[in-house]
Amino acid sequence: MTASKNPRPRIKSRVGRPPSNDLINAPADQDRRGVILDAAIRRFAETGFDGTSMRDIAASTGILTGSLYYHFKSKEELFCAVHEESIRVISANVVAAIDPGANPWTRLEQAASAYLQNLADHSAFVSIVIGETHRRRPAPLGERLIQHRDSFEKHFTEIVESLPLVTDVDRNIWRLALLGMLAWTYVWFDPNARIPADEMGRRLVAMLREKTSA
Amino acid sequence: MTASKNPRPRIKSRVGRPPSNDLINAPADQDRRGVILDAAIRRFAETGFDGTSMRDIAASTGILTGSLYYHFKSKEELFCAVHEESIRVISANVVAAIDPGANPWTRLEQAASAYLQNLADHSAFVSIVIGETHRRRPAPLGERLIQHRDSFEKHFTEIVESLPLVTDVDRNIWRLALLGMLAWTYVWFDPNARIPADEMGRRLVAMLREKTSA
Amino acid sequence: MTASKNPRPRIKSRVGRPPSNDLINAPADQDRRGVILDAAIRRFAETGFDGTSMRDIAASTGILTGSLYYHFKSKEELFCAVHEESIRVISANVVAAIDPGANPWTRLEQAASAYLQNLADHSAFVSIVIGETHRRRPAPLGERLIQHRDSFEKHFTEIVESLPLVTDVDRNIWRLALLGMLAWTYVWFDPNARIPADEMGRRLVAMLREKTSA
Amino acid sequence: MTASKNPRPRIKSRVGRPPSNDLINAPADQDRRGVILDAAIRRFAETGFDGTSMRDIAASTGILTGSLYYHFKSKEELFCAVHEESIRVISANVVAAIDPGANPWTRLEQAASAYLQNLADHSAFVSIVIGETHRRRPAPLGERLIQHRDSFEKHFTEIVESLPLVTDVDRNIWRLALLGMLAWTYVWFDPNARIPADEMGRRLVAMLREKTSA
DNA sequence: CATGAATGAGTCTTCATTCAT
DNA sequence: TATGAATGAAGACTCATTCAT
Repeated sequence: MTASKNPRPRIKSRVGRPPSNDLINAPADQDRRGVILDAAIRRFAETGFDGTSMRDIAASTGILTGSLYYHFKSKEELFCAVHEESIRVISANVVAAIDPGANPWTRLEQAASAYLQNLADHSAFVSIVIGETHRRRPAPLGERLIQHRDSFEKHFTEIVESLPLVTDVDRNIWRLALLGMLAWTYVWFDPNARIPADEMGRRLVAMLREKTSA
Repeated sequence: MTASKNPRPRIKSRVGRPPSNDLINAPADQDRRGVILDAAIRRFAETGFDGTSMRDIAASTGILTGSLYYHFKSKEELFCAVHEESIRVISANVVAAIDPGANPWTRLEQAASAYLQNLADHSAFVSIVIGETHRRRPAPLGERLIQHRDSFEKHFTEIVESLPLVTDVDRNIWRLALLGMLAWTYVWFDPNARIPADEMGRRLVAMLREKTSA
Repeated sequence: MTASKNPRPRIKSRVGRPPSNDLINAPADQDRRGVILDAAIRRFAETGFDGTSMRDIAASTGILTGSLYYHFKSKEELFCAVHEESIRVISANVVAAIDPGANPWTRLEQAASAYLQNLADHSAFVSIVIGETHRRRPAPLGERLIQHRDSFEKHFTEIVESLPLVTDVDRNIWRLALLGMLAWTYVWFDPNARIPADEMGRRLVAMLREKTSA
Repeated sequence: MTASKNPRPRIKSRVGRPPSNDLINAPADQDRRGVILDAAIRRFAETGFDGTSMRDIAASTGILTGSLYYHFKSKEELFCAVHEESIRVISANVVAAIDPGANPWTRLEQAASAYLQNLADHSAFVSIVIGETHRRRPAPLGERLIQHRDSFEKHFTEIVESLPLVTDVDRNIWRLALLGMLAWTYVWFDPNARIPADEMGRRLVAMLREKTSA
């Protein structure tokens, strides 16, 4: 049976905020770190790392530029937190969509569908992750971004390992082919158009599963 | 039978000068524009659009910064030319690799292999094209980049149209799936490692053609 | 006979707190001020007044930056205390080395030797004093630093006054010449090399006492 | 015979300016590099390296801050040029004051007098050199400053080598003692007061030459 | 007394671009 | 056409200091 209409709740960002009893702290000010992170995610998603200035980010929070540095010691550090948070949200959504009891193909469809669903629900997170994948950042930052990505791809790796594939298929290449198909949807897929994200996810998985040649 | 060992010559950049009416432009002009374009391609590929300054480019040509503006009226204009040239070279390599007389599957394998071969031979061009695909640039520039990309994808579109696919396959999605797989190789494929570019191209095409599920 | 091997104990910093009426200030106050002063001495000595930030100082004590301002109302005030303490320690070492019963030339040798010995034992204090001597600080701070220095030079003034010098020597100039020789050792003298501090002190005094010309 | 009243012309800074035919170039604008260097010397002398901002320097020239960087690639580079120029002027004045035909003691008096005369004529240069001698700057800059100083002290080294001193005197220490006396005059000597620079120079040399003890 | 957070002016530096010569 | 110089806004980041809690 193929995955049903994504019945599980989708994860939203909590940008590292402690539970915060909203009853008492009405103005919801508090927690400037979270406010900054939120703003930074939006700005980085729109204009990228290089195209976004600390001033931009500060301006869209009301905080002064200098104050950002109390919470994040550099622009790179801030971006790294943004990237990690993006990966965290996307990963959580993917994981939440997987029914651990289902068979591997179903689980893969669920994962792929959830991946695409992020485009609709949290395109900022996807922008940040995909947008920076292709620009090699120098060492200290660059390596941390790669670690984040690995922690995400791991979920797919595990499923692909347990897939019943024909014996001469290289599972690494197979997985990377799928991830490429999925990542590229960022360039062309509109989840609000004719085909919804979950169906598109199943279709893409099906392409690698079945014979498409007549 | 799969495609043979890519026997056709690969295209190198002629740095996209317009046909150049040499009668009028006799004086030592010839090269300047080309020299700048060459340097710009290298720098933009290494450090991206935002990470590259006009000074960087000027410095690696011996030309003074101010002089750049005689040949290109802005940094965006220069980048646009660089992007167009990159697309032109990659397209030409793909086209040159296709045997027009071969059957569609073979032609597709030839195109995919040639695409990947660019990673080995002209990674700068690929860096520029892929690296900027995910960053939405504002209107005047952004739209021109999309046009360039379309002019490249066209070659794949034509082949995919003539492919004998099972009837319920959406050829648009099928093509975009393939292009995604290919584009993503930029992130993981090392053409100098175990598997050469042409074989990898055939393998990726095969994944979409055959049944991989056991 | 020249001064013997500096037998008197050398003074260490008690980080210049006022006598501290412990009856009133009972609570764990005792150390804080001293801890800050210690850290500040080290940092100012290493990186100078301008090169040291209040944050640097706070960081090397575990105290938070804001808390420094309870103990010292400004950076200048803190530096002033550091400078005063440095002068106090150096002065105390010089005074302790002088045998009040000895003749003036011996006393001068003892003082000079002790001065140089500070380079070996407490180079931080010397760094602070010498390093700031040549930078004219604006009025309120600047004048206090000069007062500190005067309180130190006084010890030499007294000895020089009682020296049996040839009648046409200007004792002021003579003293300043000696102090210049001594101060400048900060630039070139290594107390851990061939010649120890006490011998170097005697040699420098001897140069002004005897005829060095053949 | 001791040195006469410093008959040789004193060197002024030409801050690296090419001869510049002042007849044609009336507004004497031209040569912004020289203008910047002049202003920088003044500011650095007054407030030191750390206490002077590039804005300060730009403001006192009418040039915009950014423009400074066309002529000097960093603040350190600018300071280094300032320091080198200061050493150059002082050295030239010292050299110009020395009569190569005179005997060593006379030559030393001439050199010392000229050294002190700089305090009256070009105290900015002296401020820069002396003021930075006591602050250890990190490697790239620091080492260059030391080289500059060495190139100055060399003039004294040569004279001291040829001095007829009693045999057991260490000429290195002797020279450093003299240089210390001279450098320290920056702290106390007022060349416009009772004793003029040339006489003070001879007196200080005399102190190391003759027996001052009764 | 101590803290965490914020402030806002200030730091050096880089940039795309322009323009007289 | 090419150049050298200048521009001025913008970049990331630091700092001494303050203040409510």
